[in-house]
Amino acid sequence: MERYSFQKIERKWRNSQTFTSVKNVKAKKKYYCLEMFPYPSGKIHMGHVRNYTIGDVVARFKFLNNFNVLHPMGWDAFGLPAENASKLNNLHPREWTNQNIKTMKNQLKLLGLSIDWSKEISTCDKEYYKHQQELFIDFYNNGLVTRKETYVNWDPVEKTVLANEQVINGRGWRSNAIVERKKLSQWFFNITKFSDNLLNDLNNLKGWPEKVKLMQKNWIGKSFGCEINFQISENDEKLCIFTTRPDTIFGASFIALSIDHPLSKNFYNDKKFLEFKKECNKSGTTEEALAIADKLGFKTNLKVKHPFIQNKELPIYFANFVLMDYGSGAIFGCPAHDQRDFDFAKKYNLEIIRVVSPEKSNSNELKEAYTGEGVLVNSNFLNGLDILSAKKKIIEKVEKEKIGKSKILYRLKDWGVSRQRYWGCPIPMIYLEDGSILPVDKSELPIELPENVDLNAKGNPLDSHPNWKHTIHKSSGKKAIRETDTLDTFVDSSWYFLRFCSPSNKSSPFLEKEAEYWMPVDQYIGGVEHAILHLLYARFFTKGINQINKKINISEPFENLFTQGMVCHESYKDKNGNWLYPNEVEKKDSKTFLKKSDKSRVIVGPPESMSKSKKNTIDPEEMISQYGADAVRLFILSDSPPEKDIQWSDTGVLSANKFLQKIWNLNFLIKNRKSISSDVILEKKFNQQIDSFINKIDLSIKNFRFNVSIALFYQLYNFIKKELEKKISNDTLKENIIKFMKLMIPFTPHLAYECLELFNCKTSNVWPEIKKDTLENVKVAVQINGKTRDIIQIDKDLLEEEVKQFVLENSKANKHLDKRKISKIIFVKNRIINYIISN
RNA sequence: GGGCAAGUGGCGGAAUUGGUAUACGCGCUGGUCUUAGAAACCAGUGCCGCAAGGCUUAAGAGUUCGAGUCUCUUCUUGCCCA
Repeated sequence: MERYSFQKIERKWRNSQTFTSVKNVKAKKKYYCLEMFPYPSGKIHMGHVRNYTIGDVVARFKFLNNFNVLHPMGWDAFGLPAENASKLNNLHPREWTNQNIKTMKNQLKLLGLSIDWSKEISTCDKEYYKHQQELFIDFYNNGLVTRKETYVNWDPVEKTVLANEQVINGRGWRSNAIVERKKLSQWFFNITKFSDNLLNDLNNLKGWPEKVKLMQKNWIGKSFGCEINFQISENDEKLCIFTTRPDTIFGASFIALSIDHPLSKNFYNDKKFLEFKKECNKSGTTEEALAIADKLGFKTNLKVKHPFIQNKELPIYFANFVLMDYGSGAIFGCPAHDQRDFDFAKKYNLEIIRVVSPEKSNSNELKEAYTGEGVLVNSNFLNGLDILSAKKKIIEKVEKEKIGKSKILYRLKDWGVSRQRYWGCPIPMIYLEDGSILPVDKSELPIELPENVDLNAKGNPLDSHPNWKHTIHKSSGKKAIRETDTLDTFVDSSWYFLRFCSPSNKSSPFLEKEAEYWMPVDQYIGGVEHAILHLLYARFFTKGINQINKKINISEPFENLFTQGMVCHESYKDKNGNWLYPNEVEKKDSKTFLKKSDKSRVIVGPPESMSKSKKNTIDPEEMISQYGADAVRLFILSDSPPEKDIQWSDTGVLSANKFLQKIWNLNFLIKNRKSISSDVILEKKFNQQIDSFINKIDLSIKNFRFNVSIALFYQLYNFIKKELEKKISNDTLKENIIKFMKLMIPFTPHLAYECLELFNCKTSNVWPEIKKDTLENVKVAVQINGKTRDIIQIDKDLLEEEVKQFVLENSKANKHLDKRKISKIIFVKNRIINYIISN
């Protein structure tokens, strides 16, 4: 026997053919296994380890089950961090990115993933973004891209647009400057053209978690409502408002307009209005920011006539909580039944009229808006109706009187993709002097990023570049200016799964034949943090591509989706409140931790998602060199079900390492075991047990219950170890440990293949046969009045009478039956026998 | 504020989907070996009890021969949206 030397074994197998899934046997059924590709931030973290290990188990399992597997990897390589790092280190973003890719690729290789690296792609490669520009132009020509003005979060110090998540408490995350709302012309993908389609097709995604589908549904936010035209009292004009609660029309006490509503133009010479508008622009553009912000209003001298109450007029306000890009930018306020309207009415002393009353009616003054179910009151012809019927009736009435119509509205907005950054895909559009805006000629693609650029200059780097933007319109020869914004990096990841089908094809984004064969992705695996945007954009792109005459024959890109949990660790702080890395800390006993350098007490925080800021990170490479890739893989899958958060534990990975040593030893024990005369019956039972294990492990993998698979490995090991002492022949043992090692390939491929080689196994890439459970013995619970009194081991499939006889003769449960009258027996074959007795 | 999950030993978690609750691992306790520690191996480990036995899946009710699993109420935690 020799010591299990993972360094030697893992090095040996790392570069073997077995570790890339290069297969082109198209006779087999295809399987496309894809994990969300990483952003090359520097080094891989435990989250990557978990994500890619899960994917590798799936890919290897399918490969062993005779599928033609596509399991590629690439890099989501554009993005702001590269620019920031570049400023810090005076290193070009490309250099920084390529260095990171190199490092991370080597780290991923250490893990022993079955990735086909010949299909590697990188989104910052011009061979990739060239095709993205082509897709952009195709989308533009098919009406899926538009240019329009919109409000953005503007950082006045950085002179740049900020994403919503870059605005923290109303300030820029880097500059700390107060963020302003600014109107800019931006490029948009018309994702809202597919609102209904994106919503309805969720129903077809049977392999997606319900949670994710629900999040997407809420994000799309389809709501049924109604437009009503109000007559302005002071002139002949009509004012169109949108509401989802037309049933509360009799509770209306004011009209609120967005500050960007067309009517606002009438107030542009009113100093107080302009001041008010300026004030409103100070808060961010998120819905949350608007919800938190104090309700502000500007009262106009205008009123509207209530359509159903004679002589009643409602004052018109401008208000900061009404959004121009939702509905018509105008609402009627019903304070009694909407919290924002309620707050507003309190502040400006407006009427609060209750029109919906819960069943238990109370006439107390409202302390907050009532938004629950109820019956209409104070509402003329709507009185007595429930909310749904009232909605129906009022919409009918409005339509009949031709003062409005029912309308469906979506929360989903078009996808703004313009970014004032350098490190992104240039938008292939040009501006002519006559004001026309045109896509560049496809023959000019790719529009490449300039290499020499000053990233320290304020504002948009491509715009401030001395000559990059100046160009000539190819077909007319006219002077033109390039678009200097680059694309949101979410665009890069919205079609990369298609590129993987034919990653080196130069003529088009993907070859239709290849895409038709490989798509959809059979299993997509990634973090739940991408549940909304990335997945929605990728779905949109798939639908968009179908409209630009590229055949992929699918309407949804990802057949099955799995979202894995995060990797967590305790955090440590020294007595001065400084965060400490786990390797700066030593354990004194189960409750006390000390700082290694000065032996002072360390404050231990609860397990949280690993993050650099809290220094509660564990370096995967260090763990691999200490315990081996197989042990790291085994541990990261063993402690929790993959969809839940997992807590990293050093003792956990150590015990995985020890287990692998035991497996190694077991292989040698069997290989070197003295021959023995065998007992036919024992051997049969042994084989049946192994088959039962194979069954369970196979099922647990199919169900993504990898923690259970590993628990079964431990049980299987314990079982075989005990059986070694019994009269079982070496051939039988060898045959079965080969099956065992095959089962472990998806989890610990290096060790498994090494052991299979040890036994000269020629069929190491064939999954063990799944047999119907052949166990001849079952354990059955004997219950009295539903209480388990004994567990008996009996032959399988015994009938009720036989089990009764057995219990009578052998079971200790008998004493509970003594002298009592059995009124009923409930018998479930191979499970329980339950005696119902009365006194 | 709304929606959705989830609550099982000291800890991570298992339970064939209504039929043996606590598999497997960690930790802990005792033992063998060792100068000692580590490692390895053996035994034990939900709670109460010397034992027979009783109790136990956040709390309470309900359905059922039988509930961790289904229904209702309450509490707690997490996530998403506001």
